[in-house]
Amino acid sequence: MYLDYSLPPERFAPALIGAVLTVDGVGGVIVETEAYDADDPASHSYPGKTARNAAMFGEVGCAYVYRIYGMHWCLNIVCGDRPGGAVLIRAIEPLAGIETMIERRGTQRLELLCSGPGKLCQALGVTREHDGLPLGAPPFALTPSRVPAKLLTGPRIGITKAAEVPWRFGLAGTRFLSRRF
DNA sequence: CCCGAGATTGACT
DNA sequence: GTCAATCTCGGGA
Repeated sequence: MYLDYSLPPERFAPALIGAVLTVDGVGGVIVETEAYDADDPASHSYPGKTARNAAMFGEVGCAYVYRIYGMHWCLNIVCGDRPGGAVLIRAIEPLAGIETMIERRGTQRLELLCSGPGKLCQALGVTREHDGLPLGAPPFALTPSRVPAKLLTGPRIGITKAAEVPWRFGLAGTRFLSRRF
């Protein structure tokens, strides 16, 4: 099994569940993702290319990192067979560098370290500096899962446009989701 | 447990 | 000026 970055976001997002993502050796298993694509009113790429979303129109397999609500970062992986697609990483099960995550997050509770797009960026140390960098090279590492994951699907969270589209994906049975499905 | 409000900044109308 | 792919804390049931 390998990760095919040319898959459209709604197919790449579920394929990412179970993969192991680290930044400078800090990270864990991806347990929740959301898909956004070029024809999607909820996507940052929908209005066209701008300075902020330029990475979404660049190479697949690279990061798109943006600031949200003035204080948090969100990490996406650019993918698809045409420009403008990406998958938002929403939650991770901590595995490596847990002591570092505890320091950065200010809590010892494992289920609060990476259970949300803003939280996991804080825990893994993801910022604007990572925007546009390939996931396959340091400081990133992304390893596909060996076995197919048991998946949950549901509507995406926190958006106002196309809110009913079921493009949120999660790992069944984990306690590390941002919210229950 | 559930809900509401405040924090804080930059991109876009 | 408005508003956003969020998080945290405090209060009430």
